[in-house]
Amino acid sequence: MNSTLKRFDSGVHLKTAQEYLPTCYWLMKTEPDVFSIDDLIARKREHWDGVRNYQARNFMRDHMKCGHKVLFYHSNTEIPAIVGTAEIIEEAIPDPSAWNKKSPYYDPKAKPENAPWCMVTVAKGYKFKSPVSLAALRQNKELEEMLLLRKGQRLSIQPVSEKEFEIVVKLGTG
DNA sequence: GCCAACGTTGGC
DNA sequence: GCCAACGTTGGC
Repeated sequence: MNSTLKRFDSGVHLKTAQEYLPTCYWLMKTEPDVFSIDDLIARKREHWDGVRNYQARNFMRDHMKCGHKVLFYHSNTEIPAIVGTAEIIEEAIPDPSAWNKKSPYYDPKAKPENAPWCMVTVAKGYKFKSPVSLAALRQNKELEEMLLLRKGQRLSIQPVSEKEFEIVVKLGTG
């Protein structure tokens, strides 16, 4: 268990990321300047490469299965928001960008015969009619416990509960 | 194993 | 651009 997550357990019981498991629902962060929901829709499918955080990697490697649903989040942008959904269509395989010296995600310790990082394949991009902004998420009483909304939470891949997933979809499509 | 220094994430 | 809150690295 990642001890840093325990720090969020102040007062009210808040679930740690691990305690959400097993889940069929996820939230995946991406910077829209790098890869957006429109890019996913245009390309149909995409390898989710470049993840370089162990906990996020472990979620992909050990828990993401075909058919799992994804909330697609735009970070580091003018209005951070969940902008749509997607689906996992291929489970984790080695991430070759790790040993590609020209890749921004190059990891000098990685070799093809010892691949430390992995990637899943995401497809079925669907764009919400109205993006659900971070501010809107924070205002929703039913989403109080979402990992995304916790102070200091930076995980780029997070488990989401079924209820949270459905509430967000309703907000985005409603 | 401790912890200071450093690099990164990501909201604002 | 600022900076809080992380995660990682590496000396000791």
